[in-house]
Amino acid sequence: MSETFFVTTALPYANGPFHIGHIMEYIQADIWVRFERMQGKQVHFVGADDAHGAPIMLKAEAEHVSPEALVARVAAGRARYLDGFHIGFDHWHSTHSPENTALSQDIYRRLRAAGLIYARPVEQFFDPLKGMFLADRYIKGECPKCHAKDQYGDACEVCGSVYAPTELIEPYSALTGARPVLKTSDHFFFKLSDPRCVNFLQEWLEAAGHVQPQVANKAREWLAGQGEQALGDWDISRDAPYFGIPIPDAPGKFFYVWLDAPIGYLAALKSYFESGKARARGETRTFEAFLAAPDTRQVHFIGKDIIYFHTLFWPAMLHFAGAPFRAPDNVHVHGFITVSGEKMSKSRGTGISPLRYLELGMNPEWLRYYIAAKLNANVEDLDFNPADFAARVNSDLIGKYVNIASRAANFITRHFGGALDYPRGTAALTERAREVLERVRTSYAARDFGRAMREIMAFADRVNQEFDAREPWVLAKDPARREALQDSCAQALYGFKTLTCLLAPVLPALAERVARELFGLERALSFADALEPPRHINPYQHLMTRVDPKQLDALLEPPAPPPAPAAAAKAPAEPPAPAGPAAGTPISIETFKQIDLRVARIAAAEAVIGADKLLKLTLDLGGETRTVFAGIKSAYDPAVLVGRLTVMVANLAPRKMKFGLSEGMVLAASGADGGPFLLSPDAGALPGMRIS
RNA sequence: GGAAAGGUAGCUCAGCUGGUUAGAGCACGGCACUCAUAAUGCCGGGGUCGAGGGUUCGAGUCCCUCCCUUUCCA
Repeated sequence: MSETFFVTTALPYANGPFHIGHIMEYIQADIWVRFERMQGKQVHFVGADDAHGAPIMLKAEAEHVSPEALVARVAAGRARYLDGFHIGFDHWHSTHSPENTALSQDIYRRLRAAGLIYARPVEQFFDPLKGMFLADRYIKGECPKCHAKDQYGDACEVCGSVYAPTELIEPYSALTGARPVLKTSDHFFFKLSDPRCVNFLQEWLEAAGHVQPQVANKAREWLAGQGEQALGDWDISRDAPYFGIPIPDAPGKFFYVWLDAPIGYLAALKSYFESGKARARGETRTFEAFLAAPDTRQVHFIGKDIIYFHTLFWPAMLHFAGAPFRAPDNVHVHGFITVSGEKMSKSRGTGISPLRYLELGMNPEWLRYYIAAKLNANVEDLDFNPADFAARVNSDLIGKYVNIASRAANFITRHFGGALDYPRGTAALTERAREVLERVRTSYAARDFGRAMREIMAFADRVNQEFDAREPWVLAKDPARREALQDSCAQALYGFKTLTCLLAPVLPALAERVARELFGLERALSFADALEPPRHINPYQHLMTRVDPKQLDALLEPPAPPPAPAAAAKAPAEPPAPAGPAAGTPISIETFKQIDLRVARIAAAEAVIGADKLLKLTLDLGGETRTVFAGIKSAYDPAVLVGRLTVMVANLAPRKMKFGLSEGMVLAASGADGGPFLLSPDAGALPGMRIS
């Protein structure tokens, strides 16, 4: 009867920070999780970094760090985003973990015992210099169709034709430039084409509620494929060197990252249980018992790009691995987010940076609301349109919703000391609130958040209309009509309380403030509160400001080119004449060592109001944060600095300035020919590293 | 090439199994009000519902063809 949910979002690849697409998915899932909790459901919401695979291994190598260190660095940055957008994962884990190793190997052994794993030799390109097999994307060459140069091994970006890497003319390794040689190696396969799998998946897709109808259609199409399109078995192994999980009884073989990535959902859940956090939430069962329980609902939120993995391999793997594993109860697919109609692209620099959004001081709940307003239950893309964003947020949240409290509360505080009364009774009001609540709940449950927001705003319109019709500002001037004044304001505030409950999954921080500051409730709101007329309010405090067009402009400015590599590449080849005076008095190495120079990442930068030359920098020293005022405003736009690495004097005595305490200094060159020019370490340096 | 989703007012989107003059919000114009540092209410202009055929008493809604956009084809 009482369902318990286990909810995940797709695991982000741990080779870089979150982009707006991740954040959209997390906001979607988080809203749904909060909604279920508000109606009393127990929900365990976990996420993890997808840490394995060749791209991470190679990136780490290029940066001269271990893959573990690379992944740890990326993971360390996650919390800022998640906290910043009020995304309330109960636990965040990693696929590079003992739990995931154990679970992946266990599931593999079970599938092997079920007769669904086999090995067969695969001939593949091999980089003789690097000593590793090359995935298609690491092989380049001339397109066999249109003869465009430097095309990837799977498809031509010029003519769009698809081919095998072996068809490329003059192939070369994208890693070393070497000519790859064909080499054979045994690979392990998951037998997806087995009739047991196909039959099971057809049933699973058929059952109501597992996936959206469009997704089921797509998956069925794959399942039913014939000839060229026939369902193939899945190559789940990779040869060393590979950053991944070793395959049992197969030295030198590792699981393909896509095998252990979804198992990471379970690993995160297991770690959550074993850390005691689940128990702290009132979940007393073991991980295995919980997973196998019939009242557990396993729900995955994913993007449409990974339907294949989540509607075919993943349910089949789980089902045939057997108890406690079970195919997911629901895989919910969303579309992509575009920005002003443009597809997001990291390489072209389009899209908006979530971190920048936060650093500009933009309200995370604006974005949560905007995304909620534009999401429905279908697999449709969603467009972030700046003008629409500002209009939507300003008129809905501020003009309609917040304004109700603002216009009604002052009368109550001024004339009635905060006391609310309902001389006309509350039955009709409560009945009306109940109707809206039911409609909104239905929409939330169906994940049609856009519909929910429209229903909520229609209710806000009604509250404003009624308030207007009773003209409390006129009533306030007539002492004989105090009762009518109190009634009209109380009604509006009751409506505001209902609205706050309905919006709480989307605007958790604001709802919490309203509950505590305005209504004096020292607990989280539930939907029952939506039907409970308030009896007293505290003086109204400012709740939300309008979107600042300047912030929006700054958010949409094209990001600065990556500073460190560009600077390195442009370094003049010939030694330039010294730009400054001759070197000064010699000092000893001991004297130099007294200066603690560190690599610092500029986490935030802003102009200092009232100072012509200064920028206020927030520097990340790999765990420690410093505030430094730097005289570089003439040469740098603060927005451009955010994220780049530089060098700071970490042990400079703090100095109190007019604008605050400066805890160090950043290093920059300047001379007769210009400046200042901020220093940058080469790629690979990490915040906090000592410079000597 | 095959397939999916979409193409409804300037913008963002609703329109369930076909049924009266096609809706909302924003933007725009007018009026009212002034409690709301964070406004609202009322009225209004604006759409050949991608194009063309067809089914039907009746189609944005069903069928066919075509055009455009996006995506998927491991």
